[in-house]
Amino acid sequence: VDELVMGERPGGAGDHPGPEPVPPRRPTITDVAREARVSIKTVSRVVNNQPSVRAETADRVLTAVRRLGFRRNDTARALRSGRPAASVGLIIEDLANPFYSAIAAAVEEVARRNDTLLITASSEEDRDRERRLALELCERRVDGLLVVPAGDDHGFLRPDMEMGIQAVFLDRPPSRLTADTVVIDNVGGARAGVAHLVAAGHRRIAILVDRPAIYTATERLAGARAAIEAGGLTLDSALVRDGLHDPAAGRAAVAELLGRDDPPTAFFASNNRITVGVVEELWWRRAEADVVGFDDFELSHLLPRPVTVVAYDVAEIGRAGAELLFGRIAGDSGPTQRIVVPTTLVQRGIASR
Amino acid sequence: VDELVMGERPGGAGDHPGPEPVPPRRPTITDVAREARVSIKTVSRVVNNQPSVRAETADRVLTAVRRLGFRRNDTARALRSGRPAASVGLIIEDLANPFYSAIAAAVEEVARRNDTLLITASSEEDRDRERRLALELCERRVDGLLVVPAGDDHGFLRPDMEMGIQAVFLDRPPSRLTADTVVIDNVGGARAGVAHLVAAGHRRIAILVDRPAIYTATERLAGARAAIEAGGLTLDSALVRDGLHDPAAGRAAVAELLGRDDPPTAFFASNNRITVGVVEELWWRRAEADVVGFDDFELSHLLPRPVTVVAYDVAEIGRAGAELLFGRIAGDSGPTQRIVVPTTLVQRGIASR
DNA sequence: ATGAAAGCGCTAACAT
DNA sequence: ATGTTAGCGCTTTCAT
Repeated sequence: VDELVMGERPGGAGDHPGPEPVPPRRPTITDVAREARVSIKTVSRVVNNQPSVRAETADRVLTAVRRLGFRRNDTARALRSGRPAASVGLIIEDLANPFYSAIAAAVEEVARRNDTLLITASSEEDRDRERRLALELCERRVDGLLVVPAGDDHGFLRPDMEMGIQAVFLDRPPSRLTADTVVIDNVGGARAGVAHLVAAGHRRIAILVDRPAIYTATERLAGARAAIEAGGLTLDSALVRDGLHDPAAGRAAVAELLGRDDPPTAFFASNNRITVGVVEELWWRRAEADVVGFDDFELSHLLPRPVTVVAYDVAEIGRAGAELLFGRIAGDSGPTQRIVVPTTLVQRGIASR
Repeated sequence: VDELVMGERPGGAGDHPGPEPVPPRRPTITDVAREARVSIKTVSRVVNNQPSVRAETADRVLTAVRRLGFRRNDTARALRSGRPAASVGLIIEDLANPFYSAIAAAVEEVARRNDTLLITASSEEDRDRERRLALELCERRVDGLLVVPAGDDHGFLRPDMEMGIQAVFLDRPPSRLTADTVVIDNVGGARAGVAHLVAAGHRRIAILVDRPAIYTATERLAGARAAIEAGGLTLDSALVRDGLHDPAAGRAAVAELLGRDDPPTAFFASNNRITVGVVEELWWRRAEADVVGFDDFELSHLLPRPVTVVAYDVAEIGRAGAELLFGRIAGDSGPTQRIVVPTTLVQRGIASR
């Protein structure tokens, strides 16, 4: 008699409208096994496409699977098999920023080729969030972590890395921790950009950079300085502006610099936000000046004036980092790597057509 | 004597350099319990901040946790407790596309507020990939799914939805399935945009749209047609171009239309890629024409000519969708919802300063 | 305040 | 080709 109820579909329809909409329990392989009158192991075999099952039996199982709406529970599978379902975590500052989303897309592409799911999390430049997210991802037993550092101490990751969680850092090196890193050639790119201005005969070149706490800002400033000194000039600190974090700050800096007695004849903007501000202000004033900006960006070719940009393959940062990571996950235990993505100078702006 | 080895740190340093770099086994609560000389339950209590543990005992446990580098295994936790670690999946076409990354960022923001991790996956507009990804995410027992549909049959999700997995569709409605959806006001936005051109006195308005298979393209074409007819005009099918999927296609269409005997005096571009192509071609030819484009985009205010765009809050799509999803996850069983994000007309382009 | 035992859903190791 | 048993690491239930 007990047999009669055993085919009961968990949370199935056809019940009386109970007072509580019972959260439908997902069927397990045990349910399927009972329904198909086989052992759970056989169900496991069928569900995992293992060969040694007679077609007829497999059919019965598959039918039961469909009838019950069975879906293998990856959590249990991961627990038992020891290898957690493949996944890697990516911690960036802000997914809405095209720079980061390009990296994320590249990482995701590599992850997919490795049959791995990507968990994306934004740190919002908050070191505590970064830390919490990283640790949470470790608890979820991701196979690896890709992180664009926001904080200035990544030592907290050391225990997990010793336990086998791989981590690769993107765009900026980690602090107080040794790990694989992929960076852009910030110094070389800035140097080439400013050298371009020097070669064009400029003597008074304004250098506009972001907050000094930002790794790339400092590197790019160093590159700019190197180019100026290589050109036999000296860096006039009155022409250096830092702490510029958005287009408005870039605009203000340009306005202020052009108001000086001896204004600069060229501008080096150390990132695309500043570049946009510079272009806006110069256009507004119909002012003459050569502009070089670090970072290329969407529609830069439609800017209303010529601009030279220090371009590089953003996706390559994510791609190279992900390849590195999957290499490590696969067991590569070679020495720590540091990959430098090269830059090139490109002419942009609509007058350059 | 056996006691002496029990504190052994799994894979710990200080061993002889073994031939095989033994993959360091992560310590479990059992290891911690042994180390701290308590039961595993006590460790569990401490690790989960449950009150009823004497401070002194808790200290011992915490010390062991640190010494061993213990990190709670979320997989096992999820399995036993029945509630999988909170996570939702987002399936979009391409993370590198600013439209989708804006949605992703908004979703992630809401997810974070709900202490939920976001798994992002790109379908690449491939319906098979979309299906595989969705099912894989179901196996991972995500709490819910947000999907920007690529395929034209989402019936495959029905069993999982009956089993309690929530799904919300973004930007386009699902096919062969009833579920919450968030869309833009495509018809209304296109109508308003074209009405703007009609009101400006244009009689010959070119309508440039994407592939007809794309939901938004069809909707926007319908809106454009409605505006033209509302203006007492008739839609000249010779001025309608479809199948335009990138800027180059937009440029070609403009070139061709301007070469006609009776060229259009205004263009309605049904998405931002087409708008960019239109602007490029018009600039190139220094041609006069009014332009209205659906979708606003980064730096549109710097375009070298005036352009009116049909703007909307992209992030709102993700935000509203995610809120809907978390509402469902929390148990909201109200009727299926359809949220329509409104559009507005905005003047862009640098001449409009 | 602490612990012992059971078991989540699945797969591994070994039968048969 | 199919089944049985054990157990992954944790939380739950119920004792103590």
